[in-house]
Amino acid sequence: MIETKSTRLKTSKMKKGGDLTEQQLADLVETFKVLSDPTRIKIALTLTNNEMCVHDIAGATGISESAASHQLRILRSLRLVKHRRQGKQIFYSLDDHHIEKLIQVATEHIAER
Amino acid sequence: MIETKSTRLKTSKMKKGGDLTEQQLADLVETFKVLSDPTRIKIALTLTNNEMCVHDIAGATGISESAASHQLRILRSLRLVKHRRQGKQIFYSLDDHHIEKLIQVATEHIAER
DNA sequence: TACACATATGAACAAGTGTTCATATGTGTG
DNA sequence: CACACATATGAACACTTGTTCATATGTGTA
Repeated sequence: MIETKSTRLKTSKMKKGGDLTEQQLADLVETFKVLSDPTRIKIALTLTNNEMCVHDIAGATGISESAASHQLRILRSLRLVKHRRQGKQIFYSLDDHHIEKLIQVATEHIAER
Repeated sequence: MIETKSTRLKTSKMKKGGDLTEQQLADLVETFKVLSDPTRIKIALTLTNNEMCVHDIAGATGISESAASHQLRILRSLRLVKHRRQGKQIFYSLDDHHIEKLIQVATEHIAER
């Protein structure tokens, strides 16, 4: 279904969907998608100012270690968390201050409803 | 599978998943989930500093009017957009500056990769 | 090397999501 | 009222996603 040029809005005010490339849009979506899961938000909050191993992350967030590992893999692939090996354990911590900022702004948002 | 108290982390540094209520967590998830869809981000960007009717929103974002209406319903239910009737048309605009802020921070984030 | 601990991975399943198509509701005009 | 325009809604479908369970990989120690 092809839409012809609208006559309802002055062309001077026309603004294409944000002038983003498809790649930028996909990256934005991916970023928000990572945070749109309760387990991953819990992990992110848990890791705020903390460096923790998988076992403790699982315990603190109330999920299995397997589930934690799967989610940490996702967070790692998007560079939201970094890891450091110390002996048998692997310690995770936040790798991006934007994450805390995003959660903070969103928290402000939900508080104003 | 019940996890016993961990001995791997000093209890003084223990921090439960962010000290949020389940409701707050659910609201946070809902907020990010709304933005984790390319169509809705396009709509949000399109509506930044613009007030537009459904037909033009559909045109600017490249989706059908039905799809736009469905998504606007979602954005409306979460108070992200507000609407104003003028004759036969309904004009939508952003209802929350936090949305622009969230997109801005996320954009900064993806730029730093 | 053999073993236990710590984490990672793969397959499979249930639950959720966004679109399309058809239809309904609401609004102004003749 | 009848009609066209603008938007909304419901059902159905394909697609994605997060968990669990079982198994594999990696690491330190005896």
